[in-house]
Amino acid sequence: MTVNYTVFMTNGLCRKYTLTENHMFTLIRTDEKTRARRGRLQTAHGPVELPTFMPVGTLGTVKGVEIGLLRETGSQMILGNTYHLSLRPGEQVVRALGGLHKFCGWNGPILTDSGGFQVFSLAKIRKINEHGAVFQSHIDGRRIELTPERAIEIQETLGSDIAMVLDHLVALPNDRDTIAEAMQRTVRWAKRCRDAATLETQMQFAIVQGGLEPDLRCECAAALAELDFPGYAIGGLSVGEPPERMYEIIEATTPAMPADKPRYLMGVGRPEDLLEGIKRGVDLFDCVMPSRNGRNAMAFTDNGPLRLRNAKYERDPRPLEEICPCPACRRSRGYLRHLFMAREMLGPVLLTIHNITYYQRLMTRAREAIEQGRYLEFYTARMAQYVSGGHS
RNA sequence: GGGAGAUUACCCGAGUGGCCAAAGGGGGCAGACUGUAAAUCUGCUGGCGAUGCCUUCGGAGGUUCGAAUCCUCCAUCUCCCA
Repeated sequence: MTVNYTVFMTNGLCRKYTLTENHMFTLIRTDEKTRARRGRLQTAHGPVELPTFMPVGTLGTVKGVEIGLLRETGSQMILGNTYHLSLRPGEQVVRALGGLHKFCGWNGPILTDSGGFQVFSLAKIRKINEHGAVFQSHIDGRRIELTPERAIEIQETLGSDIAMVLDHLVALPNDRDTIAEAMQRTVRWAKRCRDAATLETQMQFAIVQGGLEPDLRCECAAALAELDFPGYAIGGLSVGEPPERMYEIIEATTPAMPADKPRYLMGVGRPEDLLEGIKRGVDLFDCVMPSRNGRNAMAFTDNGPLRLRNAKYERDPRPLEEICPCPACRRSRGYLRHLFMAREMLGPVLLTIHNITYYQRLMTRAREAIEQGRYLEFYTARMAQYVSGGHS
């Protein structure tokens, strides 16, 4: 089903769009001093208020967090992974159990990553060519082929709301020819993904590559824009380059991405990275950081991260944050430290919940700030406190 | 009362003449983690004015160029025989 709708731009102009009902992106407000955007994305499983952060649930679970508790963190949309779920339990098993939403108990929107990042991160056990990538399964060593068409087939079988196209990342820094080649292949693969689509309830996001080369980034964004995807991502960043370089690339890339489509910065990042991204016009983020670092005893707060295994928290009676409503913050830092020192599983669980709650509170405050036209002030105050408050 | 064996750093434990400030594990301390092969990984863990010096292997003394390692005595613990 398709619908016509109108977006009222903050500059007073109107633009009309025709998209399927589940693919609507609405710009609610655009910040005047920065490129921050307050938007809304309609998916087959409900709306997503933007900007937002998506916790990573690679295998159909955000590790350690029961889905009801995950909902209480304020998360709107979560991630799943093509490569991992196709290996185990297999996408047909997921479908037989009612699709990814029913399978994992999350009835909100789900975005699935294409496996493009695994093509990169599992480089030692895969080979890649124009046709696609061939993996040696990290589980049993058997041969797995992942092509653009196969990536979409898996994601459609899983039944996610947003499917990512298969892309080609390269390590950074890298030479320009290698980056350009991977970028061009990413565009060709994006077209193959689009052409392979059969599921109306699923929208595809294309991924902008181009390493740390601003012109290649823009070239890629423009080429993908012609293919008219419902959303666009910036990929291949936060792979070891300094944060400033990443910001520069975001800065250079977002203007080349369609303003009337959601923009997703893949795999990013720390709280300050999210604020930097929003400032430059990014709408969606995902990152393992709140969950993985939470499992590893790091708690994110407005005053910067706390390493809870540190001895200074042994007798600290304070909660991680006074104003945080999460279950971890109903206990003392000393207790949480004890859980980690004793290797109790509740420690990683509670800190994961806290960190995701923190990220979502940050996003909620960012959305409010944009709505009220004071994002720059919010950004400035937050960044200052991350730096100055790092010793609580 | 007699016999055998033990005692090593915060804990357990290897080492039986120089390559030993002493393996390994635990514990502890610190750091890392950015589209999750990660409830993981990496350092450090006697002291110091530190490419070296000082003090340490139950205690005291001895043998030796040199001792955690060999000898003597003492202390403590374990097992066996009365």
